[in-house]
Amino acid sequence: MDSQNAQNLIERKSLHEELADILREMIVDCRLTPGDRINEKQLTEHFGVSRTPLREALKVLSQEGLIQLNVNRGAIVSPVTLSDLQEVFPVLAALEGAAGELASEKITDRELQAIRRAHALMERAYRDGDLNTYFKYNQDIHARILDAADNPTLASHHRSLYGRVRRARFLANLSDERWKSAMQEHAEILSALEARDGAKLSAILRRHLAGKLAALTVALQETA
Amino acid sequence: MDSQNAQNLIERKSLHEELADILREMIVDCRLTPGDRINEKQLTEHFGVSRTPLREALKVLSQEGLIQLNVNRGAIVSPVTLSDLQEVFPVLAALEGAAGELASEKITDRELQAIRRAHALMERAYRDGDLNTYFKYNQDIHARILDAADNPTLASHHRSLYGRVRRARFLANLSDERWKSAMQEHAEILSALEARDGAKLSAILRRHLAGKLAALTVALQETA
DNA sequence: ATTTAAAATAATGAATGCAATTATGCGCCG
DNA sequence: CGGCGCATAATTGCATTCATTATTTTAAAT
Repeated sequence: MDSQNAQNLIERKSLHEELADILREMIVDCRLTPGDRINEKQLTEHFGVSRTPLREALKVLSQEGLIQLNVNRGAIVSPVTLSDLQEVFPVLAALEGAAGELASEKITDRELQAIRRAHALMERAYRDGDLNTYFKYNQDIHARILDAADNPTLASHHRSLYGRVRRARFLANLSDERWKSAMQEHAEILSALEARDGAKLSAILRRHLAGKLAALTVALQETA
Repeated sequence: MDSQNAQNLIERKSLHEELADILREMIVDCRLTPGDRINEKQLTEHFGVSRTPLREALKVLSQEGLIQLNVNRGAIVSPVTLSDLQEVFPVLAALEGAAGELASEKITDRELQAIRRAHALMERAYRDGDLNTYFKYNQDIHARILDAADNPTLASHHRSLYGRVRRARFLANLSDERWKSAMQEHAEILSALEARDGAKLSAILRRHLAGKLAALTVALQETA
């Protein structure tokens, strides 16, 4: 497209970026358990790199809130506590709300069509009771709205926060009730988007996330 | 209070944190000019440290959007362009809006009183035409609202974004007209806060920031 | 047997060194 | 005079080494 993007296409990543990418995925997928200590030597041996780029990557992840650094005492994978979620969700909701408003202004028919498709596939997954597929398309829709908002800063902050809460899905089950209302909300999301009604979409998205948090809160308190 | 906080009180910072703090301030105060290249050797000599912690600090600042890293080509201080501001302000507005809602729920009378005082001092600075003092208390009020929201994640993301746009104040003058409406908006902010009306406060804050961006846009287009 | 002190071990923080990439200067040719 | 190629210098990326702090182990003493 433009020259800036053309440069970006040549994906030259430094080692610490690659390490941050890999570790980020490991953390978000809970392959590194929340609360676990991070041993630098162990990781350097696992990845076959020296400590320097690894430590640089850890600084990045710490900045994203995925790990916690303690001077002279190493790092731990950030725990996913209820109070953590209650802290992050309002911020995430504000960002998604903003994304909704921006997306309403900017979204193209093509992008909208892609969301419609994802929505249909998500509905099918819901009917089939296929939670993983549901999750996949659910996330896909939110990602596409964010993408339509066309604001890299917004996207980057969202990604950082979302990484912190995504892990919660390993902690608690989705109740049938919540799943049902989430689907209802998604129908509203789609219709607001089709109407290009930014204020409405923003409100729905914020409510959607508030509902998600409420459900998580209940589920977590039950397990505990 | 608890052991975790007790540890935090002993502010043990690693070198890279201190460097990040210093550099952040230098950038936000425009003592490092936007667009300028960052020479590692130069900085290490200036601070009397080795490149390792400096480079770690640069990773942090890059993550905050204050500098831009280019593989094998070093870093530059992020430029403050109009399109940059237009990208950041909507996100900032969303965060301040969220802060307003949370603050409305949680703010104590004591905190509110402090904001009233800052507001009064800001009004006086406005009447005196003292832009610097105005700026100081203006920033103070927004910081106090954020503080009242009592959400570290929100605060940290806000700080990161605000650092990016604060520098714009060196770029364009505040028009009398804009200054006047900003004061009007601040009156509304205070009254919404006193009424603990979260939705209203949120809306005003978002409008406030939109107005700020609009004024900046005009001012920058005039200078250019 | 439990607690404490000290030594040994491990882990992190920061400095230095080396290799690879990029920027710069200069002569040369068109 | 301006563009191109090459050599050199400068700069960055990463590995290694040294220093400091934390943790564990061990042994002694109450």
